[in-house]
Amino acid sequence: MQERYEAAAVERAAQTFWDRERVFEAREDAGSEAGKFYCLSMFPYPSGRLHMGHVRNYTIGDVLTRFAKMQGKSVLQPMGWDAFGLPAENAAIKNGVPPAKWTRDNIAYMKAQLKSLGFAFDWSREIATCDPGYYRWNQWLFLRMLEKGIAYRKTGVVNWDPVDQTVLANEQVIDGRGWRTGALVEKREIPMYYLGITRYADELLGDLDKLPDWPERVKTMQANWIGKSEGCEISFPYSTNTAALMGADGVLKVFTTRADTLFGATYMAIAAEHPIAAAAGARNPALQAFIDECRRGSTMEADIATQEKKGMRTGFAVLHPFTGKPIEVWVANYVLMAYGEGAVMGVPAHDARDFEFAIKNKLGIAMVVKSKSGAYENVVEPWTDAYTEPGITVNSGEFDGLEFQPAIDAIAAALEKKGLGRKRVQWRLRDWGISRQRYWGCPVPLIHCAKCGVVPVPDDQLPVVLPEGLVPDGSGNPLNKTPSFYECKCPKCGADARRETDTMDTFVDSSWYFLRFACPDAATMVDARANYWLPVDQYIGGIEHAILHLLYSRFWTKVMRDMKLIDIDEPFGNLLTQGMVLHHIYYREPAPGRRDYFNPADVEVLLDASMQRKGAILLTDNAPVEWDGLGTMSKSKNNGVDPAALVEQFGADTARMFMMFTAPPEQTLEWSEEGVQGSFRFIRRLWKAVHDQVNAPPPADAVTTEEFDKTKLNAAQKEMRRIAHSTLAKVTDDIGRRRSFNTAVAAVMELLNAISKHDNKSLAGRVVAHEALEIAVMCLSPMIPHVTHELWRELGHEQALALERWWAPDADALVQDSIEISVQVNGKMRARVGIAADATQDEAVAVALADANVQKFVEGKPIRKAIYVPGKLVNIVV
RNA sequence: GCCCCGGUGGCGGAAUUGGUAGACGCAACGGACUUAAAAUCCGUCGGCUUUAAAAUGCCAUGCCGGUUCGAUUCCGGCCCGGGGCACCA
Repeated sequence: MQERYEAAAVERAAQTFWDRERVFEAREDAGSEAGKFYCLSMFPYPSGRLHMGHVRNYTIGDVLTRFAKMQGKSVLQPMGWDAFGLPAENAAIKNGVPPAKWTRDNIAYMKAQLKSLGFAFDWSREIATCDPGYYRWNQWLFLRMLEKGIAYRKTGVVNWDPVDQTVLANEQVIDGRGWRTGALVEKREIPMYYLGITRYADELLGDLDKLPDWPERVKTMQANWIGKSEGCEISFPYSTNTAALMGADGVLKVFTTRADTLFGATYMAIAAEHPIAAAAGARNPALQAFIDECRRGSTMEADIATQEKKGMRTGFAVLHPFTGKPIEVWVANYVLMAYGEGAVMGVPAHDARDFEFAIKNKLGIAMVVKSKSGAYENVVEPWTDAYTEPGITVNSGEFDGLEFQPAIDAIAAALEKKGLGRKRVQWRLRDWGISRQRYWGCPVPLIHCAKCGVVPVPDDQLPVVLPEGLVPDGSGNPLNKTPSFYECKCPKCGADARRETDTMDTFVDSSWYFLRFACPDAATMVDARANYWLPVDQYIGGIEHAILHLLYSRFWTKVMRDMKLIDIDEPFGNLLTQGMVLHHIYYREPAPGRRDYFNPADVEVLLDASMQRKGAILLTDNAPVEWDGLGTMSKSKNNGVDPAALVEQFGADTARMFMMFTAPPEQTLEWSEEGVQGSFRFIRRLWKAVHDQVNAPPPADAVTTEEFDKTKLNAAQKEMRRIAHSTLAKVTDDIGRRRSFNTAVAAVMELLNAISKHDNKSLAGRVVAHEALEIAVMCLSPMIPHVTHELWRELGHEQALALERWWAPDADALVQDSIEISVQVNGKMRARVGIAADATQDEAVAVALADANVQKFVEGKPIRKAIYVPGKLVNIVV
């Protein structure tokens, strides 16, 4: 065996073997006793190069996949490309290369990078969402949704860049201007296609309880996003003059969770888009100007939240449902058309927003809830704050003196009797608008005919193929300038018609790719293999997808279930959200407002006497640089580490080892050059340990292998076996159940430390060491598969390690005759004593009391109680 | 404002069901080997007290309190850091 560890050669050989033997091609093996294991890492956007976040993500998945395979499971770990999206168009605008070419070149490069890291992907199932064979099923299912009314067309409000003639996502609007053009963004109402995710709101919320292996954090985020509110819908009849204009039997509907404050309503507030606002604006130019101003504002919710509250009278009024008193209707910029009824009752005394609005506009404030302690019972003007806690109703006519919930119940019942209201649930979740005025995406399969209207493309004409040679120039969607794409015949009447040029949100592509991986060559959208592999047993990805992607996928799955295409309710069983990869950020400010960032590899950190960071210098000129803390690796902060360079310098195994050992998978991981070195050093030590074992001179004693009897080991050899097998037990549990890879690696490090101290000059010692090394190599194989592949062979195995069955610990090796336990006196540690493993409480206590140091603390005091935790400790209470 | 997560040596982290706090690694320091360096190997490594050296003892898991024979772990109240949602009526 070669003495030197050479990563490149070892890794090439192992990867060649896995490829040639098709070790990781998935097979639907319904008879497999251990069952199936579908391990999925979120597929990447092909941006150009892999970054460390990818490496971390895919290493976690790979460890679990390789482990499951060795447990005898039928394993599927696929990989593909989330290949549609904006960066390809931006690259096209910059470089003049069609997005298709740019994307496919990136895929080729990144695939080679993934292969160099030795991930056990089944490449025969590779998918790119920009392939017509994939996205035709987006189109097919969209048409099915359209038939069922789950997909529909509606005119909605969007951010519109008037220069680029395109819709912008909220993230692309910076200070009210288009990020590329700098033009003032308009709110525009254009027709869009929506998917009715709100129909599934109840189930999407309720089924979160069926996901015990999802992080609580993610479930809470989804629940908040879905946002269930139980409240009342209340109708305020129009006053006489309003009815004259708006219709005789009209009412203004509001939604409220605080029906108990109904008698405190002193004004009504409606959104700028509300029909009453339109009617009022038509009669009042000043009001119309205000409405226009509101509508022009940002659609970003965070901006809306910090906006100053503004409003104007409409001149209309409505009547209180119980008192019949007229209440003025205002247009207010803080009311959202899309939530509830687009109108609220203003109760300044008991709502902070209404309070601010009322003070500003000098509206009345009527207290109708007092605190139980009476603190607010006798409020005297001037008002300083709203009282928003639940309390007891006052000044509310027949409903006085009721607590929060009874008050709501009584008022809702009375309203229902009058036909002016009812209890109902309101959701925060909105339907999912999927239209994008973009080129590089899946075409919406519809045709606009002057006679027939919007006509679906017939199934036998799918897919509607996106032309791949176009180069966007930044001004609008190039499909609109491509007659060969948009000119078509109406499928219904045969007349000249125009093809829809909008494409679908790329989140559609990723909402079902996990199903297609089960049957990438199916002639239908999915086939029976989907029901074999799904649900995904382990899904791994970044927390940034906690809401959108994971919610859309859950929705899409339920839609496909209702269409009887699949059997499952939920797509992902266990979810692991891996932490980000961070590195130090260094910069200089050569001029105010300008920052030059320096890569941490070129910076040396200076420490003071107590090891605290006191500064840093740039290695090239020895002059100081500023430290800006830790941040995610990014180009703009110049703090990235290139995976390709890392693999070249140290090998894939070192990169994987560092990722797995340095931090638990869910936490952020701080990059450290020294840590990488440490991982490399450990692999080299492991290599040397196996080398020394395999190349050692023959044992000193005369016993042959045949005569060796493992029941006749000396104490040190027994202890070596115990350590080896308990390490195996711990690693099995750490990977399989706890997903605690860092402690699994640490346990093997301890094992290797023990092996290096172990005396292997005798045959028995040699055999025990050999077995311990086999265990160390097997335990590390999911994390560092290349080097362990080679070492397993060197340890004398013909079968490749990836094809071996994971060992079960030898129960005999774990048995101990005597154990060490801790002795406490009054809960304080006083001694460690050895006792027989099967000692009774009395025996254990007797041994404990015999200890001199224990005696010192017990001496002369009566023993009140003795507690014995078998195998762990004795606590003597005096 | 609401919700969630976290706070342990110089650093990353460990302690799995309430039972030895600091595993394992990094950095640092001392030593061996070497002409030298790198690499490697051996040793020390939370603070304080005592000591020739040790043993022993005391303190210590953000702060304050509680439950318990025993609390990093459970409960209550605070402080700090990070994240999510946010005129959601």
